[in-house]
Amino acid sequence: MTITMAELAKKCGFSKATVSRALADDPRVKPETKTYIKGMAKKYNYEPHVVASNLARRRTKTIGLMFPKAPRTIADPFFLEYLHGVSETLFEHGYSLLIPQVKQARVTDTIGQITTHNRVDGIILTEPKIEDERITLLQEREVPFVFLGSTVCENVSWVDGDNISGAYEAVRALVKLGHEEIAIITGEEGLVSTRNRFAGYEKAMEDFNLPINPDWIWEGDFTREGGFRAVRQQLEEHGSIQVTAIFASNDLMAIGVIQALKEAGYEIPQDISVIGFDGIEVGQYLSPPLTTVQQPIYQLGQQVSQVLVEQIENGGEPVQIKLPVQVVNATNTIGRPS
Amino acid sequence: MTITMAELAKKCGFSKATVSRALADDPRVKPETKTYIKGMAKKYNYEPHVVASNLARRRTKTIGLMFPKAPRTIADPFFLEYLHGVSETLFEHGYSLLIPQVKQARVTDTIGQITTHNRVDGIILTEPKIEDERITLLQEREVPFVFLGSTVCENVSWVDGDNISGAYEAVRALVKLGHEEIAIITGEEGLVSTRNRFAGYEKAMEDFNLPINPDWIWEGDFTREGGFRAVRQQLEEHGSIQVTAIFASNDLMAIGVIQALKEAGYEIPQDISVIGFDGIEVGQYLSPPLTTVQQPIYQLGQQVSQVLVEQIENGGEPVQIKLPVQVVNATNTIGRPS
DNA sequence: CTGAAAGCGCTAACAA
DNA sequence: TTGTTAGCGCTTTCAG
Repeated sequence: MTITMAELAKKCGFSKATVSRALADDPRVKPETKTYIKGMAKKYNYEPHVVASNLARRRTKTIGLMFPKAPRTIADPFFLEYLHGVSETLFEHGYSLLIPQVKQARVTDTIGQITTHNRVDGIILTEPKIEDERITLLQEREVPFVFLGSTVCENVSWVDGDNISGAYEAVRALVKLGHEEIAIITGEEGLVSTRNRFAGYEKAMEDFNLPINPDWIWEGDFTREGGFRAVRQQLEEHGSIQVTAIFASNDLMAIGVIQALKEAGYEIPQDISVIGFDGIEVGQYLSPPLTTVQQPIYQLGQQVSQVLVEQIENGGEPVQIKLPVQVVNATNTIGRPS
Repeated sequence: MTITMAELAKKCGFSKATVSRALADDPRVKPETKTYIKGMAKKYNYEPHVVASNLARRRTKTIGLMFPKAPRTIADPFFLEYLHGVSETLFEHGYSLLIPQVKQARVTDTIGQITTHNRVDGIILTEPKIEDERITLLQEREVPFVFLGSTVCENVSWVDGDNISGAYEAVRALVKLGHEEIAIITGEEGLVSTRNRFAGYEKAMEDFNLPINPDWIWEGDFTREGGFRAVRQQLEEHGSIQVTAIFASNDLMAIGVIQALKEAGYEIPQDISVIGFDGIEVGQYLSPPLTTVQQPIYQLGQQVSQVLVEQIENGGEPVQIKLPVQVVNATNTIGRPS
């Protein structure tokens, strides 16, 4: 149907080589012949065969995209917006996506599956752990990779929202309203983001001269159920909530928190203030809309892809990019302490 | 690094052809040599080179995945869950995904971009329109494709939730509670799903001997804002809501509806009942959780992928699959009319 | 500036 | 049951 380069070359009266160069804008071809060839290509509806080209150039033009393990991914709208940033950017650069199963037993297996068979040119990962075995694995295999989320390890590329100062600002917003007893619900254990958001909270409390009561550190896991459970547990243990404000390490948990609080008869923000982290669209669906730390989610997806493509195509040193975040809807689910 | 088939063949003392067959489990190779070759392959860590294989077999092993145009996609959590069904199934079959930009000017352009360059083996589309120009376009290009959503056109493959009876059941649930004045907020104009959900509504009203007041048909577009706007408009026109129940053609609109109603001082479901369609996870985040018609979203993604893979690999007649749906949370955002 | 030729790594007729 | 021989369609030395 669609003609091949060899045929086009014949029609042009040039060799395959010249046609190939002309189409690739190689400076070595004479401008006239270049325009001529391009004209002919258009005329005959020539379409390069990507797979053949990829074989010749020893590349796949596909990227492996890893998500957090189920059921996290599938429930967190964060990843829809993120995916769009990623897929659109990669599409612009001609890359496809290989998305492995999220219900994999061990992550390292998945990485094996993906890097093996020469299936991808690079990998985008999420949620670096404090000790992340994936890093050495990937470095050994010499596959370019970038993390969504900052790593502890140096010389690794990553793109991240500013977790520390985001959490700091969240606490500051609460303090400005007069809160002094502020609980944090932590994220999934072992993740760098969990640690950083906690660090921001801790730093802010310290800066504002508010001692942290160990009872205010509630364990969560970034799921809505986790947020819900944390509140229920407090209620069971103490019969009531012992703080005037809660900083949830992500929006999904904040949503769970609010549900649990409402069920227990608390009014938000009259009785208790709640602030989240992420800025997922869904937060706006609540009444009132969730006060949160807005991350540039779509842009995170764009940047992380951009960095990886750059890394694949031009190599170079690892890059770290931290994007700014900010508190939004500052007067919705947070208010003056009662 | 990783050895090639030619090298493996040499080590085995067989030809490339035999090795290729053995690895592909071709019945023509003697069982012993097959196990021998497989053993050697494992021993030498042989990894097939997918791109080369694809070139030889004239295929790409990638699928184009089309989403509704922005900002629909990016905001509707439906598509996250759906994507998971799709990507996991395709991964199992060894396919990658090409996801074009959703902010494309014209859909047909996107299809052009995708099918062109021999980049995909098939395409998954969403939301067939009543008159869908993509169908003829794809048929001309002879690219296998499957729709998420039933088409009007025969001999096209699709997978869909049962929209008509889903809408029917939604209305029935309301009628059972005693409602007689039931408004519908329609979906995006021109879509088959919009029409079918309306048809289910109409049919149910008729079956239950409830005349439909034209004033009860509110135009929507499947976005939350659309649902919100529809309610606001009613309030502006009539000063109050003229019905006792509202069937929103999807959950996102139902969420918008509830927001607008709450803002206007209505209590759900005491003053007005609201039921949605889709069963997105987010609906459960509301208090009370949204009453809705649950679609098997993840399975829709699985099935549509399965059908496409089948079509690509074995050809055959177009297939139509309709999955059952059901009303869930039946006593949350709907109740007896006041 | 252009062309010839040798692959990229695998598959598939066609023979044997 | 196995091997030989051509490719798949494009890129890229190496000559000229």
